[in-house]
Amino acid sequence: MTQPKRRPGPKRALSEGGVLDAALTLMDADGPDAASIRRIAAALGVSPNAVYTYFPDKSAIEQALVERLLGELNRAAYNGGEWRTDVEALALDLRSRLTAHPGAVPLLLGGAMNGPEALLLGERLLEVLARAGLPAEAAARAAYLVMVYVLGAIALEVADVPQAGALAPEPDRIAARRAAMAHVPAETFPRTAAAVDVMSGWIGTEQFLWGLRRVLDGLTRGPV
Amino acid sequence: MTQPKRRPGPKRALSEGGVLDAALTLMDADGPDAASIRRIAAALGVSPNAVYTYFPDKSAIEQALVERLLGELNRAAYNGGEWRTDVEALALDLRSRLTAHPGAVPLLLGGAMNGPEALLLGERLLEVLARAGLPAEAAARAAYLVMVYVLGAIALEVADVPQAGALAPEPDRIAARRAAMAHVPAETFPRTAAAVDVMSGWIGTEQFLWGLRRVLDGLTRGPV
DNA sequence: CCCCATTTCTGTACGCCGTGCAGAGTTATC
DNA sequence: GATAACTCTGCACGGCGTACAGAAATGGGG
Repeated sequence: MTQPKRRPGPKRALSEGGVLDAALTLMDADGPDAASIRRIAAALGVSPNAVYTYFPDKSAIEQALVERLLGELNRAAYNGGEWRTDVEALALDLRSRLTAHPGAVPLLLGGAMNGPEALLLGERLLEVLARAGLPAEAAARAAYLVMVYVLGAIALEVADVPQAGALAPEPDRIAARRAAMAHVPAETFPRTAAAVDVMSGWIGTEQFLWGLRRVLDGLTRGPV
Repeated sequence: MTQPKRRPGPKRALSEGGVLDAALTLMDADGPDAASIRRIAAALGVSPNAVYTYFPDKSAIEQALVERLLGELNRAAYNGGEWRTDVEALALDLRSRLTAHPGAVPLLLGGAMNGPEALLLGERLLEVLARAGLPAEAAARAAYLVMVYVLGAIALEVADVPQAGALAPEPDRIAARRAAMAHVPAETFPRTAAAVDVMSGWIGTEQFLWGLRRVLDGLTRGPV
């Protein structure tokens, strides 16, 4: 029950968590670039440099933000049943948390996957995959592969959000995608044009799960 | 043999391609942020706004840069043999071109995958996968899946380059990764710590290919 | 109880960034 | 040769991250 270890100086007007809250809110509302230090400070009613009391620089804010999102994911329960359904649940959970905050995705892929929560996520994934009966080396490689797929799918899914914060509802996004693809010239891209109808499921939960299941199939049914 | 259609006005001191060359050079030397309009102009010996004669804004430069890289990939020959080796060759080619210019990877994932060269790449991938004997719908989904894997793997691989331009040689990167992972506490992350040795192959060509083959296995050997 | 070291926040300033705008110089066409 | 089109320059604006110096607030040691 250690006290917060008060040291001299005036009471803090902000908190690390409050800064992250403000950053996330701004990002969700006006895109990733809206989470600037100056705007965060303005939203909190302090001068820009007050933020530097809580984080040494902007990259520390980004790192902490990613860690918070991954931490929430890691704290969420997963049932511990069949390993495939556990992997799917974990992947779907990560996906829904990241698509809820599209601005955070570039941070994840930009190298912020090194904190303790990222390690813990990998550990959890390893635990689940261990139950698939894979040899140790294959399990480690498999965890990385699953991570690559999940993050790649989310990144591509989030990539073509105009620049606003939150993603549109899934049916709207599918319709927009289909409309965008409707104009591909069939003479130069015959196969792509022919696939437009099929692609209605792209960038949707269904395609995400389909791909994940193919990956898991490849892990268990492939040679060696 | 249509002339370049000279219109009134002084001779152009630059060219679109020259701007892209300068941007790529700067990016490779000093990281993605070095490719600023002002620095590009300085490298070319013109005033910053001269660049706006050739591209309407910075995002157009980024888009054109991605299109150039994908165009070179699309112009490269692939043998047209067994479909698996063709997919692998295409993936390895894309990977080597992107790791040669790590700064371009965030642009790709940031939504610049909509140009004609990106479409053509998808078309080529569809053509190769058609030879795998997949039904049309599965082939379309599979092309997207392969793209997700390849881009995700490259993104994660490039993510932890400090911030310099070019990637270090592969053995150095593997050693650095291993050194970084050597300090994970075994009591909190037992499986991760135990996997450190195995992970020497991560972020390497071998792991990239291993993952790709598992994906291809999942496409052909999975149920339905 | 009071001083002082410590911490928090403010204000100013610097060097970047992308880019809008006005203008000067160059060139092909009539 | 006049004119219209085009290229490039210079200046300016607002925004960014953040270094630096200083004022106000606070708790602990004498």
